Amino acid sequence: MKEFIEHFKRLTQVSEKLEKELLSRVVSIVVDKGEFLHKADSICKKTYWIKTGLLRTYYLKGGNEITDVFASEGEWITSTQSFMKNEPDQYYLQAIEKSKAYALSIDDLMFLFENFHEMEKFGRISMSIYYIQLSEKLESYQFTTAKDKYAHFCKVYNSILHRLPLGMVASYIGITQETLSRVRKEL
Amino acid sequence: MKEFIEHFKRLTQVSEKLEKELLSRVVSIVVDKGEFLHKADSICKKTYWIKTGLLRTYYLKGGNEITDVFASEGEWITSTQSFMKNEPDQYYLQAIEKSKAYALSIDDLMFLFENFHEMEKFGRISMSIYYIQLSEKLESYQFTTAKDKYAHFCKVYNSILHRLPLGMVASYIGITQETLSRVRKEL
DNA sequence: GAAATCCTTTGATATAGATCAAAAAATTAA
DNA sequence: TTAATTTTTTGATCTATATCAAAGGATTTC
Repeated sequence: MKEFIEHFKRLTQVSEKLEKELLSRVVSIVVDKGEFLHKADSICKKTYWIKTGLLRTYYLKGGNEITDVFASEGEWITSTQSFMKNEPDQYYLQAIEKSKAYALSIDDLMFLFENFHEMEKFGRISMSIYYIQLSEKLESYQFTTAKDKYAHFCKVYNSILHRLPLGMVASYIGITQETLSRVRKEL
Repeated sequence: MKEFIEHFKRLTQVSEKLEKELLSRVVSIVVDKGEFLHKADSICKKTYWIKTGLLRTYYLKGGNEITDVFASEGEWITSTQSFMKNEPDQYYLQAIEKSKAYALSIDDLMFLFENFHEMEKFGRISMSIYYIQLSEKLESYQFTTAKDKYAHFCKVYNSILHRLPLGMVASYIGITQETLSRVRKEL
């Protein structure tokens, strides 16, 4: 619980009242490897803060799984489009490893945003950081080789690289597994 | 000025006090076609809300201009990375057409975030929308043909398509001008 | 600990789109 | 309006990476 509150404090002040409200609304969950926290065509009502483990979101294209997001210890993950728009989407949220997390519902999150300016600040700054990260990923895509894309990926995901199957990494950076296998051999 | 405040009201409440603060901090500017509001290797201190006209951001890669963002009437544009991190970046912010805009400095923006919960809410929701749009763009990239990328672009930028030079569109969607020219011929 | 399943590598071939070069069209400037 | 500049199109060629197919490793499961 402590690291959870600490993680908010890195971006904003956390009053005792907010801390109490946060802790009372959050629910501990456990998922086994391969299990799902959300599936396509349904509405994702929760966002998860990972205590231990590793998860990803992906969608299907032409029968292949395209990984969209990886998240590990200390990070948030949800099926973003569904969670934010309150609509079904085409994403799956799956545990890559057995994981423990805190779940927070969209309703509780909205309550906290409405009632705590500090929480709203946390939300704004978090979204800004995610936006910048995504635009850096996009930039690493445009007019670059498979090797460059992989190099950028390694820089960003260095700490969890060895825990990710090659096929998931390949689809995340937009190349085939075969190509990634050959790129790796060269390095 | 009215549309400017209206645009905030679409995402949040705007108290009279916030409205007054906003209007007193904002500065009207005009840029001619081709002129710059920010250049690489400098810090971008302002964000712009466009009254009329059309602007873009781009960066250089191998001597080519890669367009990153287009924005027109009623939209915000800035050199995002520099503005948010308060650091120099590699982007240019340029007018595609003669444009009129309101400029808001990062310091004023931060003042408004700190002092108005409603403004913080506006920031959070705006960033969420930008994030989702960017992830949709990225999705339209992964394992798709030049034709599919262009089709997605046309859907999103339908209203300003005819005002954008082909070369800028091509670099935005990550293909060469020659390829885009051939794709267009087919449609 | 053997069988089954899943993940990664290797090889051969095909292809979408890049690159290079130059002509044609459209804008802008004088 | 003509000249100059910029943008777009067209053609020929090349290449990185996809695709298809199959073998080799590694994990999981019972």
